[in-house]
Amino acid sequence: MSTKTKILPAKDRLIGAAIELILSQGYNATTVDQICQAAELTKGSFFHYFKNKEVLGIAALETWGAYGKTIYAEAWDDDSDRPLEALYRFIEIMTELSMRPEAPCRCVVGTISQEMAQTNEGLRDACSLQLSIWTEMTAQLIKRAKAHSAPNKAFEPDELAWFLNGIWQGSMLIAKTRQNPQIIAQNLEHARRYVSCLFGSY
Amino acid sequence: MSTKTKILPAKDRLIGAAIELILSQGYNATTVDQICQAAELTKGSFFHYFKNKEVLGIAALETWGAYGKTIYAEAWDDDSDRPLEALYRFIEIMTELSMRPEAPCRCVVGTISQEMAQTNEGLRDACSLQLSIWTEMTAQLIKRAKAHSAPNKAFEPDELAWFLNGIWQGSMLIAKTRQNPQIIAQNLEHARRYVSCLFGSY
Amino acid sequence: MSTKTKILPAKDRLIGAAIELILSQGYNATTVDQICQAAELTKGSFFHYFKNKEVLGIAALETWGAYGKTIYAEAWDDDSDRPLEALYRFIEIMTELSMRPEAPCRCVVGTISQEMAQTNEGLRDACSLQLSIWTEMTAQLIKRAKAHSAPNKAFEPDELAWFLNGIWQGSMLIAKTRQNPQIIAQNLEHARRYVSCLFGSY
Amino acid sequence: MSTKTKILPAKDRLIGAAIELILSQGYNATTVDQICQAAELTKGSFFHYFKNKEVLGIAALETWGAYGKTIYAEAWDDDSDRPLEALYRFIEIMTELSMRPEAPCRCVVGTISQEMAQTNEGLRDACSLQLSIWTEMTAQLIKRAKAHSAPNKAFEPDELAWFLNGIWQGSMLIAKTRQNPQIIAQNLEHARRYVSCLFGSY
DNA sequence: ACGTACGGGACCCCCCGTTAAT
DNA sequence: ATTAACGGGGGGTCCCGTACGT
Repeated sequence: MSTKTKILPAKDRLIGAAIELILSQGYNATTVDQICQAAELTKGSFFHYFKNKEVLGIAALETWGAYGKTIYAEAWDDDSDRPLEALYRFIEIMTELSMRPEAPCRCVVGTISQEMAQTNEGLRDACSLQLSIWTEMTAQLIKRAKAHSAPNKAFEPDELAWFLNGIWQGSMLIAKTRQNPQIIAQNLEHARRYVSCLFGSY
Repeated sequence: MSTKTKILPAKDRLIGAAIELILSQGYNATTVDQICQAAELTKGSFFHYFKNKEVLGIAALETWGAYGKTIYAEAWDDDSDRPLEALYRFIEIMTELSMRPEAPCRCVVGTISQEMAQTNEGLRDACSLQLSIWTEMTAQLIKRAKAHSAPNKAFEPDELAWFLNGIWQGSMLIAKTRQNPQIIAQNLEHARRYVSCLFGSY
Repeated sequence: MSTKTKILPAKDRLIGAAIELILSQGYNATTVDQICQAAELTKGSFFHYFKNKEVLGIAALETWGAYGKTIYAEAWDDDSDRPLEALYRFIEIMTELSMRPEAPCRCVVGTISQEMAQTNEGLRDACSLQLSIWTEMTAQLIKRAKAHSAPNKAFEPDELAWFLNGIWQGSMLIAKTRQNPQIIAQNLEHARRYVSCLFGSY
Repeated sequence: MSTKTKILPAKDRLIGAAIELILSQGYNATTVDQICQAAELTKGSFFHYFKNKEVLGIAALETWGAYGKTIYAEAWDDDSDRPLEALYRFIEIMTELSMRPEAPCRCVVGTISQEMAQTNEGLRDACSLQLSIWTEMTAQLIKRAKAHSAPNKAFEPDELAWFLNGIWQGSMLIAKTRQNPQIIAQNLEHARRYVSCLFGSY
């Protein structure tokens, strides 16, 4: 996500710079000037590509969502005959993300959601969409696992997906505040145990 | 939380107004002028009581924490011989909060955390403290339950408390973004099931 | 004035779009981008035809002047043996213009004059020229009328022409501000009465 | 109008500076920075007194209107038994204004009207109000003259007042464009002759 | 304790104009 | 002839905080 070699087109450089800055400072604290400086462009160019900061934010959310798809692809796109393992792999991927030492585990969607959902309709809708996509992809995975491995207890795939989304976002929020990513892995482990409980292997 | 009858001392009026505004607009979007207007005071008074906006934020976080203590008291302060029931009651209290139609379920700590944790040390520390208190109180409750009702599976009370905190904050974030509080109760129900799973009654 | 069918060459489309936009928004409020959009061209083309916005403004003033010549031709170009009637017809033409319901009675010269005469020499000179041409044409008409119908009172044709120009511009200004074109016809009627007074028929 | 000695309160200094700048540059070309610099204040102060530039513009229009009242007082407030003479005196006052060598004869109302009437409702209404006040005061004067000196011809005082307003505004516009104030006095002389014609003394 | 006047700084947005390419 | 990309420079707005009264 941090390859902003000047070979990339200007628009992508702007989006990339915005994502990095938003992740490390938040949306409001990130100024258009900072983004332009990081992308090695001027404000004039910025407003050539984006009508305003909100539109850039929406583009950043979409790019972030697409980025997520590549990360989760291994689990989400799994079509093997062992979908339950893919589900556990999914949780594992998140855990791995949380333990990278180089980049703290943060989410553009969660960041912009908390800051802007109440005051900016466009950003709220874009955040809502990304959350829904994440959940839908996960729900599909859960559904496949459920169909394949008869679960121990009754549950709705959608609900479980939202539950995972919730613990994921909440954990990142807490980790950011406590400046300690360990809590994320710890919470994800409990989420995994809950999934095991539902599927009967725990 | 919304009794700001002019009988209250000015400082409390300011904090109360700040909490309401932060909950509905976020921290950055809430200006000192707005707070003063809502508290029916002028900026002169504001800076008489608070050195700057950050200090007010910290005060708001403390007031919010104290407010939480009264809400959760029924569960946290339970010293009956049925602590497990108090634990379930704790989750129930949160669920009830999420279903109030008059005030959307939001949290000053979560809001300020997400917006300011990365850029403002004082606010981050204050948020971190409130999160820790919440977790510690909850962990104590879980510990009592664990001691009384031998659980089915091994788990650390602290970890479970952080897990509950995570799902609580994450759910509020998602509810805010999707403008639908129902997700909170739904997630809390899954959290309850996980607790049941650990304690063997599920 | 509003035939901007795409058959017209690009330059004319730009001028036409500019005139319409200036009439409805003023000169400063009309941006180069708006003009390009209205003309269905891009900025590259704009600056191919016009060195800068000022040059376009000057072109618009000239086009507007030429447009005026066609409108007043019936009176200005009259070479009948009843020039006084042509003079009254001239005032009548203006009155008719002011009562068109479809297009409010406005003038590019007056608009640009008031906005730019003090800060832009090129535009001021172009405006000044158009005002002079209008007055000169009108003065010629008055001169013919004076020569033919011996007036009741002494007056200079040039002065009367400027007087008519003044009441014409001032009335359009007032009409625009009050959003009521009726004042124009009303003032023109008084102008007509003044002419009658001078020529002795009133 | 140009006494902006720093003894005046800040708000008045801002309005005074705005009037001078608007008269010499127009409304759009006058920036908040320029106004602040001329008033020896900072932008922070500006927005303490005025919510935005529009509000300052409205205040400037009101101040300008009040200023006009003092100038025309000699005629408008005349309650002698020779109101027709006051009416001629009124035209004379305008003529004198137009011939001051030190300050070109310009009008804040006319300037802002032409620039902003189409795009800014607040300014348009304020301009419209000032035009109406000017006309109403003048109409009252004409009414008194009509009642006292039986006129030669039938006419409505209101209409004549608007006619004078029109020639006054139009003449200032032309004078500004041609950079020659002489046209104003010339046109006012014709207006005087028209009044004479109506009252029968011409 | 509380209010008003004011300062200083920066943020978003926009707009005119150029350049390289087609 | 026409376009997209990009530069550079403000303009209006706003907001936190201070100084100084009362």
